[in-house]
Amino acid sequence: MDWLPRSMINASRVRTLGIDEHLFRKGDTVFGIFEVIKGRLSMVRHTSEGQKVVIHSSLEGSLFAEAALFATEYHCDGVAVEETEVRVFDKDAVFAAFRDNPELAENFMAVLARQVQVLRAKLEQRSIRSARQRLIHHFILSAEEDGRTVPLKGTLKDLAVELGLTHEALYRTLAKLEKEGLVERSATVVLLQPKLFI
Amino acid sequence: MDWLPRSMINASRVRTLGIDEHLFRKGDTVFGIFEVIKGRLSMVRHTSEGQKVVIHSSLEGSLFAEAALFATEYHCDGVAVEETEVRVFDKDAVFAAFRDNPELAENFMAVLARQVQVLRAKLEQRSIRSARQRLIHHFILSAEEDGRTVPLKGTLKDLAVELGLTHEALYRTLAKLEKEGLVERSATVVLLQPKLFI
DNA sequence: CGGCGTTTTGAGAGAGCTCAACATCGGTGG
DNA sequence: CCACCGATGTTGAGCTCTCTCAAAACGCCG
Repeated sequence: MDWLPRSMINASRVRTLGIDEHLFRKGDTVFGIFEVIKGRLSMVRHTSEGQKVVIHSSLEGSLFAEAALFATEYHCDGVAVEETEVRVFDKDAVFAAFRDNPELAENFMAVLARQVQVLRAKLEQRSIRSARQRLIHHFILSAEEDGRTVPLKGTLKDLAVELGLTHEALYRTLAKLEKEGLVERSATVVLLQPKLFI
Repeated sequence: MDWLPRSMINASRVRTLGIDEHLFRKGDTVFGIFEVIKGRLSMVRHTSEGQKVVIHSSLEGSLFAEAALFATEYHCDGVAVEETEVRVFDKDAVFAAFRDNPELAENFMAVLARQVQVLRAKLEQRSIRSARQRLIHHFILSAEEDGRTVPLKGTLKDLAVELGLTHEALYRTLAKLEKEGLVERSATVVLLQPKLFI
């Protein structure tokens, strides 16, 4: 959210939610959009019988319910899955800022466009069924400029989640690639070997 | 693209691409963004050894490379996978239009925000591994107001593709749900039965 | 009728998931 | 300093589920 002007951040407020606490409910008039600072929020719809269907589950640092800007009512529930902190941006204030400051509007567009890009890439990734191919795909796309070094941020478990694999599957696949000499590993980096690209 | 003013559409041009023909290449200066009218485009990156990695594959009717609006260079190749028709919107013209017409900018934001919403929902759906649960999830979310009727648009094969399943898996799963009395089917509609929601 | 695409069902194999045990490492407190 | 603990990392075995390949029924249209 580094693209936001100070003024907008100052005009926002932070709210803390306990587990299962609602940020908004279906049918509520849209009052704002959110940034998840800490914790996790879900968008949930309820069936007539009260069963929950999760539409979306947020990550820390992401925008939440930004599409609500262009609606009058929320059309699902926003619920905290864990203890969560959200920054609340007032809808009218956001729009006013956009009109005042076209550059801000462009920044927001850029953020959304980037999101779309990332999400589409992720979806493409998930369409690869084989753990091996999915991992290779990920490695190649997240390699640095040299095209061979992939920095490991966070734990392998986290990576497994990001890739939509169980951690066991990831460990095994990675070990196999290593044994076959397709990659080399250190604690912080994966080095892609030429063979991998053939 | 119904939110675009006539003037923008008139200012655009349509281009036809043959299979494997490039719309743009990595490093090219961004000249515009696109709407896929017919056919399919892919965003592709090449490894140092020349292997292709697909980042994204477009659907008909969708925007393509809209994130490029906020970059100076394309950072992957845009290639036609089939015989493809694209509408080309000049980058500068788009920006000029946004500045001239804040409402247009807002419309564009709304389109992007909606995209993000849809993509996130799809990603959530794909995170459900079981064909059965994925199908049920889809049914419940795409039910009409009554919460029980799901219209079937297109063939079941198409639905299978949308859900990321083979058509065989879809047929079988659907048949099973039907046999268990969880849904009823006609040619055009799936009726969700109360049992399904328990 | 004949051909094409969708729908359906069958059998088999492979891949990833689940459950389980164990190693490793870093931190914490006695 | 060591014992303990929790989380990550690792490997094993079995199972389930979906994919793949195959074949056939069905419906539609020329």
